[in-house]
Amino acid sequence: MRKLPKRNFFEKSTLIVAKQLLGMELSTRIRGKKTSGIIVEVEAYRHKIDQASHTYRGKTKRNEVMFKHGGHCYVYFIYGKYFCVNVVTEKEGIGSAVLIRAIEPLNGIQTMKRRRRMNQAASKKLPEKLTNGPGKLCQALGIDGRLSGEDLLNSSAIYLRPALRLKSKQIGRSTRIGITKSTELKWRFFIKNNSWVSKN
DNA sequence: ATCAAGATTACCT
DNA sequence: GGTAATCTTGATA
Repeated sequence: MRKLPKRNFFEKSTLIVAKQLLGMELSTRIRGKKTSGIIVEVEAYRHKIDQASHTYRGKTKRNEVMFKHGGHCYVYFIYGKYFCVNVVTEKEGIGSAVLIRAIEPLNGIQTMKRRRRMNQAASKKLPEKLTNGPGKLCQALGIDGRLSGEDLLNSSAIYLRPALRLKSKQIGRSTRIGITKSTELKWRFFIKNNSWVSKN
């Protein structure tokens, strides 16, 4: 049973979508292996005023997926080693997205551990290391550049469904992590007191 | 053509 | 808490 959100869920304001993605289950099915987790930390990246957004200087070959309409999946490669996954927001042509920064593992945990090359000892000592960062969760879920451009509303490889119902009191807000421009914008949202969040 | 920076992570002290 | 690793991209010439 999958009850996917509708297109209009993603075509709303990016900050609204960012908050509403918290508590949803993100799933992948890669080479027959199903894995999933609850989204516990996100960041919004928006067109025009946001100098940290990949779309700040307009459309390029790399960021063209961010200009599709809301609900698409934008995956990029960073620091020569890692992938990061985003959910595109707003109407077609706008160029905004929400970065998924951390998930709490739900299904396919053994598969995730294998992909992350975590042994039993490591996963017992620090289980959060499995998915408490944008590059880590992509590795655990088997996400790479081939998934960029997928439509989350119509893909058998990557999709979302509502899972947790959160109250606004449970949501924390801060500046974004790892950027050097537009650092004053408080566009990072996370579930308070959740140990899988990358950083407090 | 060249080059610096990057929405990160793992490993070290 | 500091930093090397690693390579693609986009800006500039």
